Amino acid sequence: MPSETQICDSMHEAAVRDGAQGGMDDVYSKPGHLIRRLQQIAVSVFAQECAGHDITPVQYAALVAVRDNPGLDATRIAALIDFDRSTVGNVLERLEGKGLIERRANPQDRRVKILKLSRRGAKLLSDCEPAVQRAQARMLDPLSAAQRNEFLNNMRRIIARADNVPKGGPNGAS
Amino acid sequence: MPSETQICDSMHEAAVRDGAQGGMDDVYSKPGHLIRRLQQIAVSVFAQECAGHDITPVQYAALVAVRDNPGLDATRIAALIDFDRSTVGNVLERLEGKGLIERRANPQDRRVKILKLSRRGAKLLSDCEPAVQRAQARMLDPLSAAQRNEFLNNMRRIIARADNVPKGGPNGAS
DNA sequence: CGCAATTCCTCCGTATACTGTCAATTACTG
DNA sequence: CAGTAATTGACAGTATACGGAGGAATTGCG
Repeated sequence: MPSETQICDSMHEAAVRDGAQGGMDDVYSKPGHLIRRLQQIAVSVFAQECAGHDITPVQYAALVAVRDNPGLDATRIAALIDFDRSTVGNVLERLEGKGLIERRANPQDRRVKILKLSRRGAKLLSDCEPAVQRAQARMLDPLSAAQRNEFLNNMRRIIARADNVPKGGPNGAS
Repeated sequence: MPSETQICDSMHEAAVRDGAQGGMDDVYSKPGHLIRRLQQIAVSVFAQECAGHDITPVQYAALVAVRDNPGLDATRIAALIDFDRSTVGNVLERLEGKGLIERRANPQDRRVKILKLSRRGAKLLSDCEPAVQRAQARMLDPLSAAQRNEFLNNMRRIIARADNVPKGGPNGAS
């Protein structure tokens, strides 16, 4: 039974204890590695809960953004969900291919393509909402309520800083 | 000046306040979204600090794993850094292409290819170590020492659970 | 020893994810 | 109003990320 979206086997205990004659800084407990693992887990949990709906986390985010802001173009949707335009362009193309959104040219500005949720898109969103809720809850399930709150706040702190300092280091050398 | 790895513009304040007539669950503050943003920031910071070294986070992780465990094969390296075999296979191929590692057949077991760090690989690792340290520090820079510790522990808690419950939900239905 | 199960790598297919570039179009400026 | 700047979507290129198929090689079991 192959199942969907594994997560990897991970054999750290053994490996870290044994080999490791090099830097001995333990790359596996550094923020970068942990964050990557976290994202891995989040995607996996989402895929597990939403299995059968044929939807990915990014596609879901884009779909919600289109639903809540009908009439926007791809560039603005991308800014909303914090993606670059190319990625969002591909995602929207797939969503259109699946008949979940509609793209129409704008008579006022022939550069842009107006986005709108289709009937099927709306149905899919409401269909998989419980699953998404479960997924979001499960991601932080190992934490207590207090830890969960603290954790979310810390993530927001990091993200807020990144929003204000988009480029150079914290030592604002322009 | 185009610069490397932006992060996106993000225009939430305006958008969340204005459109949003739909579910009103605020997808943008859910764990999944925040974790994705965090990973985005981590990758961006790494790229900024390591610019000029022509190395990505994953390539760095693989390189360190090979350095600390010479003689392992791709499958075991993948388990070490928590990636699936296909991805690691591609990464190692690129690393070999850049002359940072060497892949040799194993006479004892002709299925496997033994991995070893090359001279250039070792040099690159020691060259970019300070940059990597800076990157790791900068990721959690917005947090106080206490918050940083709490944050890392919470990430480890989530990851530990995922390691023990690889498949089904927390309600361990095998 | 023969053969099934396993293991390892490779390739394919899909989906992110981002940079850079381009053409078409619109906005701006003198 | 002409020339330029800015914007938008599309595209190319690179690098993750993961599941699954397939072939070569090894192991284990009878």
